[in-house]
Amino acid sequence: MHSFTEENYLKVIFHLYQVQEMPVQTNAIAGKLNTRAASVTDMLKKLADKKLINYIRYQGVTLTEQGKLIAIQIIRRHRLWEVFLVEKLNFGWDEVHDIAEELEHVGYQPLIERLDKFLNYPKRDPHGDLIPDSSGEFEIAVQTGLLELAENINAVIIGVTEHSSPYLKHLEKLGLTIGESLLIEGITSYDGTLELDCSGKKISISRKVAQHILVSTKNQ
Amino acid sequence: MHSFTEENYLKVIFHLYQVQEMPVQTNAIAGKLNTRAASVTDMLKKLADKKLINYIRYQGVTLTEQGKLIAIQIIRRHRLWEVFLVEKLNFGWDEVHDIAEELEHVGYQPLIERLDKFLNYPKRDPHGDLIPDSSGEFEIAVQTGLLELAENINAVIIGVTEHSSPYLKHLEKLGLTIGESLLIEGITSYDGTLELDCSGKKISISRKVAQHILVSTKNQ
DNA sequence: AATTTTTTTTAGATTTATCTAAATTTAAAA
DNA sequence: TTTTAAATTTAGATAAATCTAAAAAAAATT
Repeated sequence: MHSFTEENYLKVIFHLYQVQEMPVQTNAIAGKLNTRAASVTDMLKKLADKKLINYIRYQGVTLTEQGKLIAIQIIRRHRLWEVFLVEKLNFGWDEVHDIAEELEHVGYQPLIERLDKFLNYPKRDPHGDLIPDSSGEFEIAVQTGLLELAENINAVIIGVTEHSSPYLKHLEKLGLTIGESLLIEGITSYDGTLELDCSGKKISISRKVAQHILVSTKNQ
Repeated sequence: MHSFTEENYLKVIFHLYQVQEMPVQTNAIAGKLNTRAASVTDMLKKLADKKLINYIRYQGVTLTEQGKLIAIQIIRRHRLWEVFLVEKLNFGWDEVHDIAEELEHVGYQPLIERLDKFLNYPKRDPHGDLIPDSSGEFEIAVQTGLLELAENINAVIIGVTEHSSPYLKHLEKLGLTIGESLLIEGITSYDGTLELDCSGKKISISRKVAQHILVSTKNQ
């Protein structure tokens, strides 16, 4: 089908586009893939030949419909495997990213469909990310960044946008895991530190930590 | 660690050595890997440099202790994933080989140990092959080829040595699956066809089919 | 608008795993 | 034991993905 490497490029382009909503730049891709801009250019030409991306020299890239579909399938696989690793094999949410990064490239459609069924069609992965369905559709997420949440409004943590192990371990130590209820009691004017009430416990977190927490003010 | 390709070479060398108990020949490896003898020679040099095989030009190869350990780990992964696919995801025993062939290369030790635990430390895979433990030890198998079984001796099917989907589907249609009891009632002198009694049902099978069935006369 | 900086691309090499075709070695047959 | 056949290896090429260094284009700054 498509090589391991091609799949990774598509996935990264998808993620970067999600964040920026602008054509994705060569350097950004190189950064994410720990490779050099020159290597990225080579691969972009190849992906463009295969009509998986829209590529104009010096103008950055976007995914074609076909490219987007492939990227979403890989994201689906990644997230389903993460659910498996946490729920069935009892890994911590900070341990599963790298393993899923490998498992996501095992490409055999029925495997993923059966895994999905086995896991009882989960809606989100252990970090709160939405799992697209088999046709590539995402549910619409009603979510807010914690930094955008107004003071004294009840909310529930539904996800994180940073998956590194140190970050996730830190959150866990603070008791800030998915499903927890919280409320911003105040924001320190000097450095913006957030004073939270998390299920009765008082916690202070820096803006850097808060930046990657997603909350919902509905469905509590 | 080791490349996908290197792992496949080691695995194939292990399997071929099991059958022949003699240094494995270049052509045999090429045949199993659908590649050319020249390519195999190239890779053998590389594996020899890494001290994973004992290689003397024109004399075939054997695995070193280190090479054997790696091969067995891959076989362990393969067989555990097969158990997962059949028992948890409800695939048929004829469907799992190729999927496991990919999953076996996801190399992260704790993943396999936890999978093993999740599956409740299975002893054999869905084809009856023994699963080595985490230190690479195989249980001693008390098994006989069906063609070596004497007439009128009760036996139980414990494995097959051929994993192709058409073969396994054929066995399934005949009702010859793992755990089934059988007895050779007679052997046709003309072409060696075996007349079996399998749990009361009378079945005739060719020597070609019988050749890949393993039975045990103990533990019934 | 001209200059500097940043970003991206090209040109040319390198590495890994493969191949074909020819040469070599070993094994089998006459 | 010579000859023939089979198996294996070498030599030289190719394709995928990467790299460095230099050139080119775009963006930012003066």
